[in-house]
Amino acid sequence: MTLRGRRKGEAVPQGVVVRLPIYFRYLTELESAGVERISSAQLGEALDFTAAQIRSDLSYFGSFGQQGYGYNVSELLHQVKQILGLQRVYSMVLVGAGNLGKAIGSYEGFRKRGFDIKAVFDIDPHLIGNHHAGCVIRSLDELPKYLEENQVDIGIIATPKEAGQSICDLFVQGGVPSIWNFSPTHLNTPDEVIVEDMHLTDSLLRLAFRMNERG
Amino acid sequence: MTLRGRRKGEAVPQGVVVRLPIYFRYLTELESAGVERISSAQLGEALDFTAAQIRSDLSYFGSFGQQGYGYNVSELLHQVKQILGLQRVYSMVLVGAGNLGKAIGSYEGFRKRGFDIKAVFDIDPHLIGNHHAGCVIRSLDELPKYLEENQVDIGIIATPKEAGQSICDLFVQGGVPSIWNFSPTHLNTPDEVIVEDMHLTDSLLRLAFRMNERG
DNA sequence: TAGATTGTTAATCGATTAACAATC
DNA sequence: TAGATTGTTAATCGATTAACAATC
Repeated sequence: MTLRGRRKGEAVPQGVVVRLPIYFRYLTELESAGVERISSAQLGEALDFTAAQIRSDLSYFGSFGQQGYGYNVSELLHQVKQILGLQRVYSMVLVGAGNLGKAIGSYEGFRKRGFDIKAVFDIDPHLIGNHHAGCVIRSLDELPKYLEENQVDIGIIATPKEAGQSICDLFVQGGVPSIWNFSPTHLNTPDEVIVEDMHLTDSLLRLAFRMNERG
Repeated sequence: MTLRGRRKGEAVPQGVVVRLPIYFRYLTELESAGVERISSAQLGEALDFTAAQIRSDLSYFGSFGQQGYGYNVSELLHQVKQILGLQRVYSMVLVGAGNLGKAIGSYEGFRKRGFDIKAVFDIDPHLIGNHHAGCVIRSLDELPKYLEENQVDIGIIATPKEAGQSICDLFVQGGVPSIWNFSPTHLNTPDEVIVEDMHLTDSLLRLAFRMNERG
């Protein structure tokens, strides 16, 4: 057992962070399908990574395999869940109940994995009072008070870009440690706040670029 | 003028592809705000990159700045648009008219930038015939015929994971060169097909991991 | 046991950065 | 002109891969 990244206090490389959820997703599929064991070579084949990369990624966190055998799917899935922090539940607050906010709020997959939307806020008076994702939509004015009274792990921003930074500031002032940002703007935050961007248009532009790069 | 990547036929590094849309987005904001010039140092400051990285990224495609001055915002924005391929229009087809499909279809930003949803398909008989994103929702059965008769640049998959690969196969068989995949599964495609994944849950899991990495 | 496959090392590959001549 | 800032090079840094001893 080495725990490279952890023991040495080194940051886990960005590439590893990107691949861990991919491993999690595929291992979940394998377990559902009743597959018991898998080798790094098979995992790599299925997910278009090299076997060495997968073994190297996993070895940042421990030794989960067995020579001559490979990995037990359930055991490895359990470990990856622990690594990702899925043994606990996360409370989330959603700001923005437009089309995208509605889609995020109504996706059952998040709740299933322990990510719970506890409250929904919007600035539009026509939406306030409506029910959504099992929550009443509240006025944005109430957000600061809500953050004072409730512990929130993740703030979700699903607003137009104009509102992104100001909602972000409200979250930061309210002590929310992490922000999941769907608003198409770069957020300025203190270093200790974790921001994960989900920029749909950026993704589409990468696709366009890659189409032109070849053709 | 050097055109490093292009002239040498080298692939543009992944990091550059990720940053180009970020530059585009911020330059668009600057232009709207009436800003005329900007230096690589200022761009870096605003977007949390080093100035050297920004100059290095741009130099893959040409020399767009001026010593002692920096970059003209409008001129650089124009160049970045060209680089990304935004001088043309892209025709898209959307499969999946659930909550996420609806959000994608009703986002005006895509159309504004030349990404046009031409048709929407779903497998649910209750949805077929409804109007959405200015299109009638058609039966999935009609997709192959549609792809025979219409030139489609980008296929969007906004279905549950179970349907992802089969919709992908229909797109590939229909000659669609690029796929924008929101279904939470890894797609197997021939090498020449470009796939851009938009996995919401993966993004949320990265956020969870990073929260645990510190705390 | 023989075969298979891990975890890890060292080598390779690629991306980022610091520095600076060129020059507006 | 003097000051500022580019584009590019060389140095550094980090991530990936190939190879293999360890061992189930």
